[in-house]
Amino acid sequence: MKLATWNINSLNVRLPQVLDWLTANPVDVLALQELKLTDDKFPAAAFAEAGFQAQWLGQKTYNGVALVSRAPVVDVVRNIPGFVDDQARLLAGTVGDLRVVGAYFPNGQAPGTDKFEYKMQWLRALRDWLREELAVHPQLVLMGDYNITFDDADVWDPEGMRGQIHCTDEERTQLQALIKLGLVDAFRLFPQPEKSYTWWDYRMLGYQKNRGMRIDHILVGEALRPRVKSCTIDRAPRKNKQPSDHAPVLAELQLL
DNA sequence: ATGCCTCAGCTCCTGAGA
Repeated sequence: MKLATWNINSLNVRLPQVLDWLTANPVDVLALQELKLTDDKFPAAAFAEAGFQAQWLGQKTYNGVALVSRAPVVDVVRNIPGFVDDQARLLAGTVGDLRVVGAYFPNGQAPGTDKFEYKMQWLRALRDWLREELAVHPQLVLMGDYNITFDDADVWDPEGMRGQIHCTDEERTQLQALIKLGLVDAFRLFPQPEKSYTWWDYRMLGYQKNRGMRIDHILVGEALRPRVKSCTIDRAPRKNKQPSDHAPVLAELQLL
């Protein structure tokens, strides 16, 4: 059972790359973020032709998430229940014996801004809902673009980024609050290359200089920890002509 | 330096991303 998450920064632009990537990487479930299209523009037929069905939550210009899956996704939840939100950021569904949550966490811009406050409120609402969700579905996977680094190892310039967005204590405390619910960072279950990142700034030759951050994560419920066989970042799509600024993250789970 | 890229949109500039 293979899972993946990828912020594709416009599905309109990146659909051919996503389809090519799925051919090269036959995953069972792919969570997508930043579709940047409305529901009526979602290319369901193209995915169907490739053998995938999908659930999606679109939005004009910004945000937008999808779960692309070989098997049907059922009991679908759109956005965080109980949290009034006009932004399309979360999609949950059951695939086989897994509860899969795909999410595009708010960026937050900078501490002290309204967007940062929204990020904190969203994170608290996510934690409260996940606590209940985990109680019902211990076999839960939360994957997506978190827009938060765990620690210095996730940042190319930890000193320069200290206290900056994606690296603040407030954000990291909220990320640890998710861990405390009984989730584990699948990537760190395994030895990994140093300076492993999932996002690089388009500007200043960020990718070429490997000036990046690890902000896309796959967290699994403790009940799933023994089943995680691998977790990797795939930098291959960066070789494409018009790459997303994010790389996909993959995890392989042992079938029961 | 608030830009350096990239994308969407009331599109030849602006807002947002991270």
